[in-house]
Amino acid sequence: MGEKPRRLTRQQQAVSDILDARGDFRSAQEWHAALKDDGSPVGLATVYRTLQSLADAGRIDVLRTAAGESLYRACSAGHHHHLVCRECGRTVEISAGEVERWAVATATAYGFTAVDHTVEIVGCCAPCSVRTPEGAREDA
Amino acid sequence: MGEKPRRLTRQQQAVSDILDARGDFRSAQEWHAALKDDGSPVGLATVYRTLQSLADAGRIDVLRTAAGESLYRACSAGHHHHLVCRECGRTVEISAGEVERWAVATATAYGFTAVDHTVEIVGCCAPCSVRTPEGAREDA
DNA sequence: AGCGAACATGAGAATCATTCTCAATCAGCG
DNA sequence: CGCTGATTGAGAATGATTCTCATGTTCGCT
Repeated sequence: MGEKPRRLTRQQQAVSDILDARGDFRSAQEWHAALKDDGSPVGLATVYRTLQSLADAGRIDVLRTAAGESLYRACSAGHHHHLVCRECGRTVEISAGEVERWAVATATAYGFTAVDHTVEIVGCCAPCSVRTPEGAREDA
Repeated sequence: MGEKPRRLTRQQQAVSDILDARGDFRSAQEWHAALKDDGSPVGLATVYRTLQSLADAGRIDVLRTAAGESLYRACSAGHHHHLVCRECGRTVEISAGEVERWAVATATAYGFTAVDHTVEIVGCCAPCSVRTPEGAREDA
């Protein structure tokens, strides 16, 4: 589950290219549509496969929406987390060595190894906060 | 999307009860099965509805598996995070005011409001680490 | 206690993202 | 240039979750 493709095909390059060209998070389906608009149609199944390979290889970012959809985006490099606006979907990339260290330390304290973590912060970005009529939100 | 039920029914109590009785994370489908075994069958649709209501009310924990399934568990109280074993599914509840503060501070720095966050740490618990033949794992 | 109306339930259909199937096609090697 | 096995893709299959809506219950009111 997650082998890197051995052969370089037009489709794989097309996917990789469009991810690089646009920098935002999109679902597999949306990338598939974008590819078609771009004049380089790629089968949906192939888009999924390629996206998965790239994600496994750590070359792209994956994000999970509340609805259970997976969003993909070109990933410059390194490990980082995201700050996502729940209204407009805008994302800010943040690095957090601090949290990184905390995660590993905590896990280790409980005897866990091969630790991996997920940190996601969602909120309302400034523009959206203004636009939104202060919904009664109950956070922790 | 997430009104608290106004009427108290046998089904809702049954769901709430079994969640309390067993303390582990299970998918809606599994709880549905457990309920049937317990002699208090509740329709699958109702299990989903009730679980959702409880989650919205903050009375139970929700966890997302890599496969996209939602897992639910009784939640004693307060906000906390989880350390999950990727092999056996064992979970350890951890409180992390530290990370909490970091999340809010970071979000605020970018002008975000109504902040919410997700922090999950997955790894191999001690027992499983021993049992597992040291798979070549690449972490951050 | 007895009614009635509104809300809750549940069986099965509907949705929808993602994965699988498998024959046709293509990349790279000799 | 011809092979051979990896890759592709259209559509079917999967599987969790949600929706539909007729029926069953709960609760307020008298």
